[in-house]
Amino acid sequence: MPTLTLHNTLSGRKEIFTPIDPERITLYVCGPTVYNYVHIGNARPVVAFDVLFRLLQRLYPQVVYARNITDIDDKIINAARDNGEPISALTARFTEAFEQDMAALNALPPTLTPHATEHVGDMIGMIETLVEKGHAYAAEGHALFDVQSMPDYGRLSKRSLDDMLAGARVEVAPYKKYPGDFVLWKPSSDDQPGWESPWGRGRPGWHIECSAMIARHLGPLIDIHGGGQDLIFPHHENEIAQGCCAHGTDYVRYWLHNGYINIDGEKMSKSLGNFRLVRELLKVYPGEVLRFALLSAHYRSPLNFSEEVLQQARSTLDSLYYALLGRGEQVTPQAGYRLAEDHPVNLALCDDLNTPEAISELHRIAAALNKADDTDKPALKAELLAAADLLGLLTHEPSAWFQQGSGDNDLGSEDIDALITERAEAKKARDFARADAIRQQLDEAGIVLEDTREGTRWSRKM
RNA sequence: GGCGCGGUGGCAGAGUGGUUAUGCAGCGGACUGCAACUCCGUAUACGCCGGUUCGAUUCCGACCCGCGCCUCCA
Repeated sequence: MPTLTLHNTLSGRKEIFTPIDPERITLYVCGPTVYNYVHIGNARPVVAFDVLFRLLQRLYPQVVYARNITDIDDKIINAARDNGEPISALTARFTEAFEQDMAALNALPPTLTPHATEHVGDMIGMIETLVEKGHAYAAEGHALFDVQSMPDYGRLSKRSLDDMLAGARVEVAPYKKYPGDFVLWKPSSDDQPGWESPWGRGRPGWHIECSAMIARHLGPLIDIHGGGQDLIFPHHENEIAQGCCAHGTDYVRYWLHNGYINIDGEKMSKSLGNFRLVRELLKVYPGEVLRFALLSAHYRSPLNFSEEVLQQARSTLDSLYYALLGRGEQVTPQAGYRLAEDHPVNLALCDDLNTPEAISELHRIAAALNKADDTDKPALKAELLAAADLLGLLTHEPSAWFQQGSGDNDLGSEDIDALITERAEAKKARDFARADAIRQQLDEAGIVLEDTREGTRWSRKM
């Protein structure tokens, strides 16, 4: 088995991945708060860790991958109130939209999708444990985590308590013993959703759900936890505090964090308002183009998102699909082909998910396929498909890829076929002026013709 | 202020103590009735200044610039 190395935020370097139990790998990734459509920045961890999920499934017999849905949160409460709709209707709608969008990006569904509202009892139990062990306290209807009770609080984000308080945004509240303490449970007013608890009617703080759901579904200590860099502090730092202090163990072995999507060099975020919704992008670009763009940079690097990047992704995918399409000959991929363990694509991904390196290997295979004798093509085609599958790419039929429509008023394929037939007759009669006029007519309708030795085929321009 | 990340050719983006990926776009050629695809060839790089070294884009140090986090955030 090739050695898998992963960059661990805890150490700040790449480490060899050693599972807790090689028979059962546990992976958790922070999912969305469902009060809105997700933007392409939200999609980056989903796609990056989808590649990790695929890779782990290749390397180990069982992988349990959980990605939560945060369906109770103040932003949700506010959005539902603004819309005048029940919270459950809002969260159901955006949960479904999220799942549709991620499916369009060819992200596999996780093994488990726990919802926060279905685990409030687990959260209350965990908070009670923390209170019993002296790591949390009740105050004015709140339950708060006592960060001073944990000696190495700040280990993940590499900052001391003093450093944190130097920042001006710490919420100083009278009920806190210490300004850095964070909320585990907070009181709800009558018009806010709430659950009965030992601290009165209320709702959970932001961080406790992940810790509680991990403990419930994956265990007290898991292999890998992923998410965006902006979750390192406070979210993941506080998860560690909760998990370690409640269970008296380590919480996560490997912390993985993806870089940001930038717009004009600036972080894309809901608060900055410079985001691009996946849903809107999908109206213009196939999901695979978005996925390819996301995988074209290493997951920890910033990725500047632009029209140009998407056009390049489209062009590059086209060339890979051209290799599969061939030049008119029919090639059936070799049956039963399996990517070798030491295949370059496998090795690239095992090196901390080096997707750009893996993609460059796809090009190498595609070039070999283009140049190969007919006897060698089935194996190379199977190799290209298998390698791309590890990245979740090249999943369409090549002809369908080139013919996918982008608008409603496009020419139908019957009209196109009729014109192609007419052009073929014109060519046969050596009436090239007429043939070129038809090519021109179709070109203006966004249809590109290509003559192959097996006949003329067409594709739609984007 | 504290902590962290990064600056690679027109663009995107890996990587490496020497032979200097890959793609997109460009240029030249082959192929084609014309094209497209493909193939062959080709130009353009490692922020700045020092140091270590036979040799530095890579290691070390300083500097400049950009970005992020410091309790909303993927």
